[in-house]
Amino acid sequence: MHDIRAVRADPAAFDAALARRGLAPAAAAVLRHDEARRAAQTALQEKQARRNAIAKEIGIAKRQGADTAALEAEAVTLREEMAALDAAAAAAEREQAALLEVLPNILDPEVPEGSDETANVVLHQSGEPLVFPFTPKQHFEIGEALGLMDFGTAAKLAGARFTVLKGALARLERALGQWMLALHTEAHGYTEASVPLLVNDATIHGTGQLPKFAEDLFRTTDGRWLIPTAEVPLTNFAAGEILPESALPIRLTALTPCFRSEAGSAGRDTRGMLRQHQFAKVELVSITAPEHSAEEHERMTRCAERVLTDLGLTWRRVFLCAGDTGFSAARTYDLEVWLPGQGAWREISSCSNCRDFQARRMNARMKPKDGKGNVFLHTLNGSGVAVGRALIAVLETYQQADGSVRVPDVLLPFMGGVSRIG
RNA sequence: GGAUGGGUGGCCGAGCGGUCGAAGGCAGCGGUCUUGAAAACCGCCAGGGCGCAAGCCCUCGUGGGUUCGAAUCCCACCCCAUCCGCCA
Repeated sequence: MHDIRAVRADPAAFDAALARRGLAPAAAAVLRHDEARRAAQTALQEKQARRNAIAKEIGIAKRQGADTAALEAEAVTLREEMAALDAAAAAAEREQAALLEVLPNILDPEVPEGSDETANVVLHQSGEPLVFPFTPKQHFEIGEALGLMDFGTAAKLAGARFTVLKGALARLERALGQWMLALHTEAHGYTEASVPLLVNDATIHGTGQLPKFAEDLFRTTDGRWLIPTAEVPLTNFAAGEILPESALPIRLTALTPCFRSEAGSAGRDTRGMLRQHQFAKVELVSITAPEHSAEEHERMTRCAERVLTDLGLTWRRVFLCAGDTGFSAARTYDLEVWLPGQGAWREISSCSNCRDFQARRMNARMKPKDGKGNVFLHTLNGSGVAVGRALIAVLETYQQADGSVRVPDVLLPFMGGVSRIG
């Protein structure tokens, strides 16, 4: 959500920011409602002031036994006038909020220009694509050949875009999640959390999925939402709170299933388990003072990169361009992993600094150490990393000529003695 | 699902329909005192909107209603606690 005062102060800058995302100007429409709201509100407040004065006078007059009929008559008239003004102010406010809540965050000035992923900028690459002495297979070929990855059964149980893992592959998925959690809690200072996977309207609105992206989500019959990422519950820990600055930064991590409807992605990545309705992910969330979010963003991204490096994967950091940066983010780094079987770089993590955009939506503030007044917090989220896609990357990277898969060293303590699958 | 009791400022906790945005306490901030700290004492201390300012307005879970006037009365809903039922 945007600060209406910022729009008021510099409408042209606001529209220019929207233009970077390829969006039409909106400041004029927003300000039209803002002005209508303020006009109605000012008029309303004058009536309210008069109403309060009359009520006070009546109170005094009654105590003295004086006649109050004239005052009461004026108050009744006022009440009718106020009702109309109140309705006008409320309507203007609703319309302004409706416009504002579907506008994305203002981008960091450093975000590269561009309308789609072709304009993203590779900042750093770790390792080179592996050269295989054989033709590397894709993950689903490996998994199905091992008899440990079963799309047929998953389709029977639930439909397309689900996967059944068995035996050592199920264990490998679990090991990946466990190991990542251990790394972030023990080496990176994050606090592990176990959170609701079903959340209410306010919570999912707070992080920005509602109202604009409802079609990407699953909704329960009692009106709750399945989380598309643990970012939603974790970030909302701060919702409605006024945190002392001394409590910051708050660093939270959770391993959860994520549920996405994948509406609009029909036909994309239909083979294998790259794009699923349900997948496991270790999420990182940081809640910081405004002046520290930029450095926290770099730190968080390094925490995610550490996962890929320690797994021995080939990866690169990509600075998302204006058109590819998500709704709530001011600045996003994607981590892409090299998939030898597919012969492509694929997103495995996305680390975003949302600044105060989500905090405004969820009214999350902090009380500064020194100064007066409360300020909105900054929120950041990043995958640390997507477990399902990490599994894919491990399978394709560690596959052997005989169809077996070696287990990365860091996972050995979590694999119950299994060092080779197949 | 049924029954009961509750939702008031950062926290705890008062609040006969009218000078209540709200007593008191705790925490916090500033000061006096002290070599320093503690204690004691004094003062300040909710959030938001409009305004250059003075100031005005809104907010006592949310939304309606009654009233000249609602934290206080009525209705609905939400949430929390406890007990019962059911259940992993």
